[in-house]
Amino acid sequence: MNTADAIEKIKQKGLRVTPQRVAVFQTVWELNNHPTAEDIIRNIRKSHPSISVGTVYKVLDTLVASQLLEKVKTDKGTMRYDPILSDHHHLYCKVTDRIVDYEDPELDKMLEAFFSKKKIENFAISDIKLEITGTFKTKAHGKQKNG
Amino acid sequence: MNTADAIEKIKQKGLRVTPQRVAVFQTVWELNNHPTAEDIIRNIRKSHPSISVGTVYKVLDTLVASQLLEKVKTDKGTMRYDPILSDHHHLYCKVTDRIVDYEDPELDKMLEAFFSKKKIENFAISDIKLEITGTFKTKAHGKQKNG
DNA sequence: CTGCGTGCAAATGGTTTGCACTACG
DNA sequence: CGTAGTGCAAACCATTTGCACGCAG
Repeated sequence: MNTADAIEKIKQKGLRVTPQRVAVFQTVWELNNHPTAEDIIRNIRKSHPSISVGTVYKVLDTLVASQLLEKVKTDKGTMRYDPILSDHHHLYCKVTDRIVDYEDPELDKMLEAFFSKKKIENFAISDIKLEITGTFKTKAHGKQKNG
Repeated sequence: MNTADAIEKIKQKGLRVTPQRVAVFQTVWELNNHPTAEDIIRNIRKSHPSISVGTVYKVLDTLVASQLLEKVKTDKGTMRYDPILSDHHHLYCKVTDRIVDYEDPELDKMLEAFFSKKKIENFAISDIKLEITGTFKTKAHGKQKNG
């Protein structure tokens, strides 16, 4: 995502546009591996050496609250961040700890159909996310397409 | 779960049976709301006033490693613990932060059928968990049955 | 007996907070 | 200009760790 687009997206949400917000937002897009706050800080400092840890956390909270990013929870108890594209699920790799987005409209449609027929007692569903654990079959040559 | 059963389960896993392990295991069963470590410590001290924080965490790790309990991650970054019964999914209440188990063999069967037909490229699935977010419809009188 | 498990307290590490300063709008 | 955002460093808090002692097997 280029700078102009990042600015536009932030502005659309009614947020003040600051260099830090733009940088954090772009960095999460660049690091397409669901980075931790630490990953983000390390990378962002290449272009913004003086950005502070506290600011990054505050910016991340702001962007999450404005639905420009989402938090992904991990087994390790550290949060990771994900640019919001559209509804998607997550593939968790047991071996490499990689988290990969998984979009599947057909799956979503099936789930929706299932739960509109079969209600959960006393519970109103607002969202369903699949957490698919497993392992990537690494090919000899090159990286994952999904990664 | 009574003490004899708890001892038996722990023994079955080849673990040393200690009063602390038995107490932690029973406490997680009693607190059927997916307690945090803090919840567990607070409650366990009613019967074992001198158990230490470090021990509780170590025991929880041990029991998780032996598959007597499982860790449930939360948005807040704190872990919660769940006695392992069988495969189940989780209902997350947006309003009360309650986490409730959801078992549904029919759903599991449907998912299995779906993913045996439609493979995910380069990924071998070992487990699928649904994270169903929403709100409980509280009845005027009394608590949730599921709670 | 012998080593694994426990208690304690200090350390860790990710995240948060308070405050003076800066700059977006 | 005024207020929301930033930088900094200290504080926080769940969890981990190291070590001496105790108890399960």
